[in-house]
Amino acid sequence: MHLGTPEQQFPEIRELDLFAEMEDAHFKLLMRGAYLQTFPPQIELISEGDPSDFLHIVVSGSVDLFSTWNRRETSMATVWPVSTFILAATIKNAPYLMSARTLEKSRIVLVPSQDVRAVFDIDARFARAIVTELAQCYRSVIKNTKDLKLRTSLERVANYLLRQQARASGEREFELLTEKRRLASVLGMTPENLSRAFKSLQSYGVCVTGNRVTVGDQADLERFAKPSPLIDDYTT
Amino acid sequence: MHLGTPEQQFPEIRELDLFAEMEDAHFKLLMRGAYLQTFPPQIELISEGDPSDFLHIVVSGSVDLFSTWNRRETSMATVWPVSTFILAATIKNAPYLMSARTLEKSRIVLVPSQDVRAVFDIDARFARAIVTELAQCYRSVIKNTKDLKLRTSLERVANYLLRQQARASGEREFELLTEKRRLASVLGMTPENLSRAFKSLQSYGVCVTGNRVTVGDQADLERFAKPSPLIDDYTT
DNA sequence: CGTCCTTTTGAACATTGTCAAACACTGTGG
DNA sequence: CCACAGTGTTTGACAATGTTCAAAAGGACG
Repeated sequence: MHLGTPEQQFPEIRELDLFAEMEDAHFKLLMRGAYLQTFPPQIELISEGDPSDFLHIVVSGSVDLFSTWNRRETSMATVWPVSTFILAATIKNAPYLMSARTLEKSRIVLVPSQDVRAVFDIDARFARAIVTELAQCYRSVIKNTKDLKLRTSLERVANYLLRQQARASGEREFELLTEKRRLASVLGMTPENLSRAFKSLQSYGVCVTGNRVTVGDQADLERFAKPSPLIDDYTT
Repeated sequence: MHLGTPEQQFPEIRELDLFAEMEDAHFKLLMRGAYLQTFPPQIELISEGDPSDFLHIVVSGSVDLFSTWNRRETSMATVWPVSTFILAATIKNAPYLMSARTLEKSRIVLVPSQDVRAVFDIDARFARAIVTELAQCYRSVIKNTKDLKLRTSLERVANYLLRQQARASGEREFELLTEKRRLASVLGMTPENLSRAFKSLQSYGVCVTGNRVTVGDQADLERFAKPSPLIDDYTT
């Protein structure tokens, strides 16, 4: 079915922070039961509530993590290559709290959860890496909660644009890489409200047409958005 | 200043999930640099943005974790004995994302962060425990985010009451152990709105007078609240 | 060109927040 | 014991924010 092990096909997995420092033998052990699969867009990879059988690693494409309750749905996060998701459920051997679906054609490595737990116990460096990764995830969610609870939707949009701009090396002009409907959900608002928010931000020099965003006066936008490293910096 | 080491005074620390399985020598190492302090109510123990010098363990009393931005403030969580807080910042050696203040007179053990990191690297069981704890924290925050994004404030209040009722062994009548003003903040709403929410829930048989809550018809309340283990169960 | 889907727009509506005032509770000091 | 201050809670009127619904406009694609 597949040519060689995932590690042979995707050396970048080995380079992932999570695996970079671990011993070769242990990495091989992890990859022995792992397999790589290619999925078309809009495929639901996992459903919340399911038992966590595999740690997932996005090698290419992108994945939407979302949750539902009472006929409502919300996007929780987007996973880009190369990174993992549902690590916490794997560690705790508990049901997934979020569902995941491919946003585009994506290649994903699946590592049996029990292998992850087993290698964790025998490889201190892997253990260290897992803790660092988990702490990172935890802090990201905390920042997201602060964003949601302390800011209005307009402020969230403004700060989102500044973060995206930073990601685009600070360029005045850049692209939204997320469908607006989904972006609205990520930011905790409706598509209609997001559309109006973009329009409101015109008074701070922001221009959004299609996926193109232009930040006319960054200082002006920042005066309104008041970005904070303790909310908006996703690197620490 | 203090009689004996913290572990002698508070054997329950040793019993904490985080420390229970680790080797004696390593536990002693951790406690060597640790110290126990008693704080009066309303003392700010740490401020967001500060470097994370100590892992904190609440031995008695309770602690409010909160965040501020642009003159606004929100309560993120409450820490009850015996548990730790700001573990993620300690692990990552990164600035605190939340501030902490005592809600009442509280005794707190402070363990130097570098000791936690050092012992992590030499004690696999401690490492395992830290990962489990972190994964637990992560999942709790995810559940909280789902609560915030998928439910209205009235639904959040209803589910909060059901969780508190479960905590009180399912009794029809129980006490709120949180000041309403702070509870409102935890639930992401204003005190006024919380007050009105309690009134609205009367139509589902809920009666709140002072700190006393009576759930007249649990099934009825559940029909409205639609509690879900993937949001409301804080044990998995 | 037509179809499907997303985005935008407008108007009505619902929810939530703000502000000011009244009320209730607690503890203090006369 | 009471008066009183201080704090937290509740209430009502109002404003701001966000959602819903319907419809129009724009894009992507066969």
